Amino acid sequence: MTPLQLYARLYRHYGDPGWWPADTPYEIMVGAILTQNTNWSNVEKALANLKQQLTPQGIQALSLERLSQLIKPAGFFNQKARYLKNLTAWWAAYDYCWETAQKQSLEKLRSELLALKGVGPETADSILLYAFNRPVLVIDAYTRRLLSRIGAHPPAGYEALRLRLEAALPASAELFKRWHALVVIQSKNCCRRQPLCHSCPLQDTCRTGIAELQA
DNA sequence: CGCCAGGGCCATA
DNA sequence: TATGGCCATGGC
Repeated sequence: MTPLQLYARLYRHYGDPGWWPADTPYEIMVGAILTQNTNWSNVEKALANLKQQLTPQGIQALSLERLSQLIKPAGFFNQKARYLKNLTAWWAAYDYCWETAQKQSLEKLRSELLALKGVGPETADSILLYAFNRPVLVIDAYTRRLLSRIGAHPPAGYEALRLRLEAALPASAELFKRWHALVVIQSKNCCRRQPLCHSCPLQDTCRTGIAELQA
């Protein structure tokens, strides 16, 4: 059982989840901040409140106080309001232009995003993958939990796991998007703490495991 | 009523 | 490097 076979099995069972729900790259960036340790349904409420000003210019025009009021349903609103300002200020350096950002290297974009207060590894990689269509794998708590549960012994540390998994999968942004989405869907739909339940598509992998996360 | 969600920052050792 | 406290709402 390799990571690719795991992906194939999840894909066969759940299909293409069609992430990430958003109309523009900027909305994806905003959603990536708002969803930090927060249920997506709460994020949707916050996004709905922002609807009239869900553009970089619209967000920058809001006071910090007003912005935090609007995103209140997403929780951690005082922090996230500042984070959104930081991210939007960074985006301004690209003139809010997707094509301009596409001229920049993946490594440069990633280091710039990670330098922002409020953008950690998972948020940065979500933005790179879903907003900028770059082939970076998003590692979240679900991924580590799922791999541990099926006996794959994921390495400690975000980067170590990301590089190992990326090396074991075809370097495709579309596949990476589906991988992350499928891991989340699987984790939500299947038993949380038990090894695996009967209807789970990974029901037998407790025994086989993923051989050291190799391709 | 308690638990937790598609994290990240910061202080501490 | 690795914990622990903190941020906060809403659904179940």
